[in-house]
Amino acid sequence: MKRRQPIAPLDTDPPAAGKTPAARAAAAKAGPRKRDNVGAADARIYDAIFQAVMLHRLKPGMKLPEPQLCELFGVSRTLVRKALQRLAGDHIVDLRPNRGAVVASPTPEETREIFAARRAIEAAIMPLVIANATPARIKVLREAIDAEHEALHQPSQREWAQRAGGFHTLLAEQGGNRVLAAFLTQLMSRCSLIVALYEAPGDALCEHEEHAELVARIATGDTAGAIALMDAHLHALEARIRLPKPEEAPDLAALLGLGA
Amino acid sequence: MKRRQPIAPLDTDPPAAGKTPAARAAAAKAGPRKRDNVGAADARIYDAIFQAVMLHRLKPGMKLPEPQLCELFGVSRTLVRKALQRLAGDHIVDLRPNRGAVVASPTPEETREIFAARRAIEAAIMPLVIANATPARIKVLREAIDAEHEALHQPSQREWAQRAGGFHTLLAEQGGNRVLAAFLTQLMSRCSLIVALYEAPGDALCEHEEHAELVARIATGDTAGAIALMDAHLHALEARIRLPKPEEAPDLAALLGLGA
DNA sequence: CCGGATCTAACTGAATACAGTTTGATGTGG
DNA sequence: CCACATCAAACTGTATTCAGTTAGATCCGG
Repeated sequence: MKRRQPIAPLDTDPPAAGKTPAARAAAAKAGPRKRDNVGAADARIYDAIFQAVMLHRLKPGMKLPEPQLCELFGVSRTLVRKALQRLAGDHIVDLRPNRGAVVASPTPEETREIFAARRAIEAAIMPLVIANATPARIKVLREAIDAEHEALHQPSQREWAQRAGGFHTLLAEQGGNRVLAAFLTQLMSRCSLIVALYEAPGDALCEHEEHAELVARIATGDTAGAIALMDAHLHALEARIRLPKPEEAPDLAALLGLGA
Repeated sequence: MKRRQPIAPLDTDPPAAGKTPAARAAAAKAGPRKRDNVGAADARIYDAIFQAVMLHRLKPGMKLPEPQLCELFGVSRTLVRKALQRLAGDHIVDLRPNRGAVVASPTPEETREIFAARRAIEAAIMPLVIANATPARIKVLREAIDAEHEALHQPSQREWAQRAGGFHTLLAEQGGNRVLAAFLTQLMSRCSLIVALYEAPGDALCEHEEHAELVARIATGDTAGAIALMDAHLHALEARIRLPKPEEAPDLAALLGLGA
């Protein structure tokens, strides 16, 4: 017999899960197909997996079997597959033909490309933020930094506040370009996978001081300075990732004792 | 009775289309489910629609009814829907709940955001291209420009060669960052929709001279110059789009004769 | 002849059914 | 005791079915 260990780390939210297909059918019989019941179930599944990945509760390589997701969310495979396909489109899961979905594992090469892309996007966002800056918005940024700083002391909140990357997301919002913001969202989710994969010394998190200094430069309208600092900030973050180096990434011959 | 005018402008490629579901079933009966027969049918559908949009054969607002796509490609709605969902994820089609898929119509606001994002991405690509530049690669770029210039004289090829934006795609490839290249691909497809929507005087195309000058700056390693020129090039392209201005974008009151 | 209610074919959304594939477990020969 | 063939449960891929919605066409009153 095959093993079937359940997926714990998912937050299934609204409709109580765990119903069997039969139970689900019975419940549905109540009214003649209630439509507005829960609506976009696939979005719930997408979000639950997305958040679980951001929080490192789902780690790279973990399997996501469709039948289990069906039970957890109380829907048919149709909607589960829809969600998984969207997640695959965003490179959060990997859909291996005939072998099911797993949480994606970015390669070292992809890692470099993702960070380079992040630097490009976030640098491009800085002038937009500065152009839109108002005292009220600067205040919002400062409060976000304080909130994250605060959250560091409550261990339970810490992961979430930091890993959601609220400050960077907030900057993208203030930039006002939703296309760039969407790109950044995707890149940040992939960064979360990278951090989970190549776990760094002391867990790779953003430096608060750099965020604060960044806001200072935004407030004074120092575009070049803000871009330079953001670039350095992201380089530092990348440097904290322990990428498997060529020497650690061992060719087969050596492992087999066939080396020089 | 409802009208059902067929979708002409699609290139269905491999397996002869137009089979009825019954005919398809019969054909499949031949062997006990041949698998490697055509394989990724959804990719074929995706590509066909993608290309048709790039060539402006499918224009914004056009409906894409699932049953017709099923007949055209000889598959069930399952795969058609899969392809449409991917296209929606890339903002090439718009999935209106209960009302079917249509080719997307970017708004003026989205247009500005898309072009701003394109400038950011393509600017970020320039230093990568320069860093990777070799005489051989420069030659490839020059040949691409020549080929596009050539194609201008064959009206049949003209559209394709120009609208596919081969030169920009080639730069993205030479940059060697596949994440940025993928972002650019998406942005270029959306630009194609924009051009189709807000048709410009003389059809908005890239200036060849600017491409040639760009290669010159790449060849001499003039990073700042290349970035600046690319930025200007894309600004010029955007300027050629006739965006509906506030005065053309008519408030209802005026149209009803209730204005001042 | 025009505007609006009514009907229904065509269509979309989601579940289910069915055909294959993978993969771990079991059994067997060396 | 281990390597390998065999088997079946669990799972994935695609088609099909069923329920509900939309929207063009028809019918009717003014």
